[in-house]
This record gives sequence, C-alpha cells and structure tokens, in this order.
Amino acid sequence: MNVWLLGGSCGSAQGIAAEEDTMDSRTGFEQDRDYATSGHGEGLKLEPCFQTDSLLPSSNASLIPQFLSHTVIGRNLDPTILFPSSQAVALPHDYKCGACPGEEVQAPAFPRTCAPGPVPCAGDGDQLSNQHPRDQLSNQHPRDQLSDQHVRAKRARVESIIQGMSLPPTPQAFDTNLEAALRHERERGAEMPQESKRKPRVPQQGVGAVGRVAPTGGSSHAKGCQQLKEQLCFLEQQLRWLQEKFYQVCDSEDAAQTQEDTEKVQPLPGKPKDRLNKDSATATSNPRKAPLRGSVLEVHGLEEAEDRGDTGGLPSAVSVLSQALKHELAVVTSQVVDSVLKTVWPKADSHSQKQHHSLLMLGPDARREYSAGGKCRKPLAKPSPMNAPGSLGSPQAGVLTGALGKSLGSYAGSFSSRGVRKSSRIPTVGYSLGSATPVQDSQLLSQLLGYGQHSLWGSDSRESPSLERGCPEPLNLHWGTVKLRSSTVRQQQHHPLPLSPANRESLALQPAGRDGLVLRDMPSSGFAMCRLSLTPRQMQEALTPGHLKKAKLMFFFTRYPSSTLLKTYFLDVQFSRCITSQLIKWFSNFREFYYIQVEKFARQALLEGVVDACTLQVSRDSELFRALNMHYNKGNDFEVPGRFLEVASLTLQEFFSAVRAGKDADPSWKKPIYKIISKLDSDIPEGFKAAGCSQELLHS
DNA sequence: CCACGCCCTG
DNA sequence: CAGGGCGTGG
Repeated sequence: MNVWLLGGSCGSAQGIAAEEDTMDSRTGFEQDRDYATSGHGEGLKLEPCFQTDSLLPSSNASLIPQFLSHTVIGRNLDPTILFPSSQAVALPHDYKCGACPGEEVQAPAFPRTCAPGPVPCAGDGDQLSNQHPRDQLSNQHPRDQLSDQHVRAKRARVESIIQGMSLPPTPQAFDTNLEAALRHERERGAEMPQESKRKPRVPQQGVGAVGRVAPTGGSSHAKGCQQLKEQLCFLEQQLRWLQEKFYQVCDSEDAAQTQEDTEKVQPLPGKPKDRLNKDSATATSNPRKAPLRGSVLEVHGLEEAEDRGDTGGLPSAVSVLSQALKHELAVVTSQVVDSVLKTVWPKADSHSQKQHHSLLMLGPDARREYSAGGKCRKPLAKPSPMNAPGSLGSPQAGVLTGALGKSLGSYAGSFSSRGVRKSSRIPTVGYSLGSATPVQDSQLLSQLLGYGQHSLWGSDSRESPSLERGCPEPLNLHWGTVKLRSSTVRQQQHHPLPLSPANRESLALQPAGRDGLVLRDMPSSGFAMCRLSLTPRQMQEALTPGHLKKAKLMFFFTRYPSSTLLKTYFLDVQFSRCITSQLIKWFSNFREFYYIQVEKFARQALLEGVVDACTLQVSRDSELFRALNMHYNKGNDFEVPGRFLEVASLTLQEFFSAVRAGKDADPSWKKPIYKIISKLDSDIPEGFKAAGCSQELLHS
C-alpha cells in the first residue's frame, strides 16, 4: 500500500487507509472469480425431494411464495401434499395461530439470520411461522378465521389419517433434502412441549440448529446455490423484519391483530450472529466468503437449469434459478411493503403505491415531484468511521431500528427533499390511519424499509458529522454548502406515475414472453400480483438506459463491482455472458472516465503549485466533483454519498503524489493507484436492488 | 479457455 | 459508450 501518501497527515487519507485495513479485502483486481470455491453442500442436488415443478420458475408461479410456504413460513402448507408422512405438527400451531387471544406476541429484538444447517432456507419446523405471510399481512376477519380453523381442523384429521397410512420414507435417502430436514425438525418438535416448538424467544440465530452440520460436498453447483441461499435468507429476513416492525407499529393500535403473527416468523436457524451485519452485506457484495451449504435450492436449481441455459460464472442452471429467485424475492418484498401499507392505510392504497414507488426509485428528478426516499443506508458489513453519510450500519439494523415503534419517530425528518424532512414525527402508536399524510406515508414506509436516517436526495445534505469523525481534516468543510437540487422545496404532492395502477396491473397480466423486453413496472404491481397470483417474470434480456443510469449511480459506491455483485443488483435482468460483459464494460468505462478526470485535476493542481497532497480534497463544489457528478449523475437528482468524495479525494491525492514524484514515467504507474482505489468500494444501498429500480430511474 | 481489466479508438 | 487488442490470472 502506498505509504508515502497514506502516511501523510491527511485526515481523510488516514481514515480511508484505516478502513482499508479493516475492510474485507477485495484484493485489488483479483476479482471474485473464485468467490465460491468452497465446496460444501454438494451431493444432494440431484435428488429432488419433491416435484420440482412446484418450485421452479417454469411453473410460472411465484417462486418465493412457494419457497416460503413450502419451507420457511409455510405453516399452512398442507403437509399431505409434500409430506405424506408428516406428523401433523402444524396442527397445534394452526390452532394457536388463529385469533387465539392467549397467544403472546413475540417480538424479536433483531432479525434472524440464515440457517447454516443443511436446509437453511427451509427453516426448522419448530421455528416456522404459524401463519402464512399473506395471512399475516392481511387483516383477517373473524369470519375468515373461523373458516380457517375449520379448514385446519379438517386438514388435521386428514393428516392424521394419512399419517397412519403412509410409510416413512427411507431416512438415508432423504437426508440431504428438504423433506428430511423438515422431518427431522418435526421429530424434534414432537419431543418438545408445544410451546417450545415455536421459535425461540430470543432470536439468537438458530440456537436450536446451530449444531447441525451442513451436508458436505464440493460441486461447483453448490457455490451458486449457497449464494442463492444467502441472498434468499437475507431477503427473507428483511421481509420478516418488515412484518415484525409493522406489527410493532400497530401493536397498540390493534392488539388483537398483532398477536397472531409476527413473531412466529421463524428465524432461520443457524447462522452466526454476526452474519446479520456482516453477511448481509458481504453475502451480496462478497459472495465468495459465503460458505456453502446444501439445500433444496440446489436440488431444484439444477434441473431447471439445463433448460434455460446460461450464464457466466455460475452453473447455468443455478444462475437461472438465481435470477428467478432474486427477482422473486425482490417482488415479494415489494408486496409485503404494499400489504403493510395497505393495512395501515386501507384507504390510501393508491397513495401507498405511489409512495412505494417513489421509494423504490432512486432518482426523482426535478421534473417529478414525488420524491424518493433515498436510502443511503449502507449495509455495511464492517462498521467504519468512514462510512458514507447516511450509512446506518448493517442493513438489518437500519431496517429494524427504522421501523421499531420506538424509533419510528426518531428518524422522522431524515427524508429531506420534498419537504418530507420537516414533517412531524410519526406517532409511535395510535396514529390516525385516515389522517396519514403523504409525508407520513413516506416516512413510515421508508422507515419500514429502513431508509431512514439519510436521504440521498436530501436537500439538506449535510453529512452527519459523526460519520466523519475519523477525519480530523476539514474534509467536509464544504459539505452542506452545496445544494444538489435546485428545487428542494417540493410539495408533498405526488405526481402520477408513468403507469397508473390500472395500467400496471394490466401490464402485469401480459405474458412475459422471452422476447419481451417490455419495461414492466414491477415495484408497484405488488398488489396486483398478489391478488392475481401473477408471477413477475419480466426479466429483461437487454440492458436499458435505466440500467445504465443505475449503474452510474452505483459507481458512486463501487468502482470495481464483481459480476456477482452486479447480478445481485440487477435483478430484473436476465444475465447472460453478454449482459455481464456489458455491465462490466460499463464500469470499466466509468473508471476510465473517473481516473482521467482525477488525473487531470491532479496535474492541474500540481501546476497550480499545490504542495501538500492533503490539501486536495474533493468537495461537492469542486470542479472535479462537478465533472464527475455531471457524468454519473447528470440529473443531479441523486445525492452523492460522502464516501465517494472521500474516495475521490484520495484518488486525487494519489495521482497528485504520483505525478509529483514523477512516477508517471512508468508505463504502469497508475496500477498502484488502481489497486488502492479498488479497495475502497463500499456497499451499495439495498435500494438499488429494488425491483423496478432501473425502470424508475428512467423516468426520473 | 475464460473472465477481467486496461488501453486505445471511433 | 462500444469494440477490439492485449495482458494477466485461474
């Protein structure tokens, strides 16, 4: 590492250097090719445990719901379908999950992480949710509950009958599959008192399953699968958090309702606690660290794979499944949000949707009023003093804290542009549903999504000082003096979106042919899809201008994204070798421009007589920044993360020092600089993964 | 080979 | 930006 400069007295430089050390080294240019070389979790993939068509994308049914219902949250899953020999364990739960007043609500303190077990995402029987997500989210009328119970009772009977007739499958044969896992769980659960079958009170990441060992194996398939699992788990966690938070919010508002749900969101057992913070970010951005574990995903992924063919890096099958799952997850998340809002403000559906929409958008432009709740929240895996402004720590933390009743109001005001910022706090409890203002909607939603704290679009963009503590130097002296948006004072009014809900719905109904490069609006079609049981399969097969814009904004966070990372952030894209290359190429081009600009300014500074490299700081009003911002953020509708300024500053200093030292004589003098910069990538806000994000950007 | 990254050119 | 060439590393 460059000692000459980092050793200087430059605050920012030191800060960055420090972070570098603690950073998960993304070793320079050695990109992630080997990201998942560990080869555990193998050996099971070729043995589907149940009809693959029930889980595969080809079934044209939403994957996530299936996964959730079949494995994770599926308490209502009819055991007779998948597990003929099932021990109706669900029975007691089902009875309890009705509207039983006696059932206490368990509000997890933190999100659960993924299970390390053989079937991470399959969830453990004793930790499964008692209710299906959809049930949890919708206001279940007493009437429904009654009928529900009837149905359950019936099912229970059928189950017991079947149970008596069916033969237990050969244990060994299914050891590695989902059924085995669930069976084990059921058996385990049978030994415990009913109450304890529910997930542990304290979401200590899968206390109950920690000891279990994942199936081993080393096939290449496992790599992708593992990643998928990680991602899936991560998203599921977020999903659960949303639900939990929502109920917390409504807790005092409707105790009767709350009771039934939430808590039972089963924690996926097993991951080490810190996975929460670490892996959430690293799992996606640094997949190579993810250990492999076997799971159903693998099993099913393969087969489908052969049919669809494709993609770089991961086994084609896995890749395809990966895309499908990612997409599904994104959509599901959207649906949850929609549902939550719908529940909270039944009469403000359209409103909610709009809000949701804007939230998902990354760049409301000046022309459009609806503002986006930008989330600068950075899912950082490694806390660092250099966190970009707006970084909130782990994604989960952000999501959680943002939505917990207690902190519900604490972040109010974090949304700046659009006048949201000044809005009053959202009452923690008992706020009038009908009186919710758009602003509140926005805030609540953002909080639910964990987008609080900082707005990317914030007109009041002063970075939080605390985040800069690592920089003694007045690096941020100019911060806050620059207004990125001319019209910062926006009304809470929301302009209609390009597509009306109705249109979106109809669009959603259109078959998503393989040929369709149709830009579908996915984010807000959550309701529609929910109601119509539609499967969002509008994966684009080509990169659009929206994607380009998104990529540019992402550049502010990462200069050297791996193809894997890109795949996790462009969920609406059908990745192919070509697409991947194009994306990579884009970033390569971005870097090129970036380095050229910085070098230019570095030389200019040298000519201007600058002596101390440390005095070279890139602020929002500096020429260099303007040039860069113009290139990557033309509309100027995205608030560049402070972290980027730091990186740019360091880059500038590095170039300056190198040139001053005459190193530019060496043909490859830039390489050392590239290497340094390549280590400064930060985590990209989860919001960039939002379904429809790319499309939204187009309109913004 | 293949995937990347950089460089240069259009 | 996209292409093509080149070098590198697995």
